[in-house]
Amino acid sequence: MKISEVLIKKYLDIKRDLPWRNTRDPYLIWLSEVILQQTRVNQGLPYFNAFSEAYPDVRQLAEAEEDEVLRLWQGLGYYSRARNMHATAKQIVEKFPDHFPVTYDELIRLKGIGPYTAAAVSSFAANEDRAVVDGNVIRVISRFAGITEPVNSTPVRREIERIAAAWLQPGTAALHNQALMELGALICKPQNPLCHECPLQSACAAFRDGLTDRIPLKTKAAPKKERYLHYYLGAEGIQYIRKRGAGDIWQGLYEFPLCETGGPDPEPLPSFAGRETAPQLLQQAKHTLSHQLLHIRFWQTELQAGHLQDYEAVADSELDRYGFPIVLRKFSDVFIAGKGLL
DNA sequence: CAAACGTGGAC
DNA sequence: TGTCCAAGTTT
Repeated sequence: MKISEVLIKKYLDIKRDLPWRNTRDPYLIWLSEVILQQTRVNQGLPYFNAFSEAYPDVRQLAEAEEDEVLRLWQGLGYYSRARNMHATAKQIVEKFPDHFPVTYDELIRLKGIGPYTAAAVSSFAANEDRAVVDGNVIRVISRFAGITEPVNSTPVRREIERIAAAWLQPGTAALHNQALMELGALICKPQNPLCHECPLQSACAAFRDGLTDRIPLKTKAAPKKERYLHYYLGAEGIQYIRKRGAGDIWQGLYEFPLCETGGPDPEPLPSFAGRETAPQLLQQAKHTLSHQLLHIRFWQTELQAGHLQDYEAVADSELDRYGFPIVLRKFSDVFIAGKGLL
């Protein structure tokens, strides 16, 4: 039996019943793939349901306001996915008036669609012979082939793509790709893989050599850079709430006026300089992003903080953690929508 | 090509 | 509690 046959047989046995598997509508498949980029099924599922209900087809998504799309996306993270998805919906309606693009070559040109998503949509929706290579596939293949070098290098990456393409039997891509990824998600897991349930066990190099906990190897990330952000809260600061620009973290999100320093000591903001006594430290928090450790300090710019109560009233889990919003994100429809107080 | 992008679950 | 990491893409 070929590898692909073994994978598909196991898949039919263990597959989860997921809404985007009960359709061949390329729009819904694309929607699910964008939502699931770097996102677990359990986290993305409610968002898929919300989007497929709010926008049943690509035209309705294209006709929506971007603010409305972003509001539905609140809490999912990687917000550029939502902006790209919306822009791409508009582009598809314009350039493909009577059919959703389903070929790899058409899809790869669109915003927010890279090699993985183009292969996924073209294979799932049209059974095009494209082998998907995502985190699951990298893990399964690197273990199976016993690749002990770091997988995040171009040569190793190409080798994995070569093996993935070799495993694919023509005409089976839709099923085969799902099967391979489902194996990675449910059995060949990152930690504690269930090798005793794996149909590839007898031929797996990592299992044979006891290396499943060391493969795939990834070169470790750079140490986090420390940054100090001082936010000035208070009734007066509300009128200075601004949207963050490009080229740094939290792009497009909203925040209170701040200054960034090289260390724990704050500096007065020009807007407030000389206008009050020394700001009072309200609270400190730490926030980690990919390669940054943010030290965040909240300062009160004046004594009466009545307006802060208004913010707390619409607070979400981030307020629960830090006491104050760092950036105004999912708790604030008014700010995401760019209306209300702005 | 390295770095940036978000959040929540697992250990 | 801290680290890893999850159906990647963009710059």
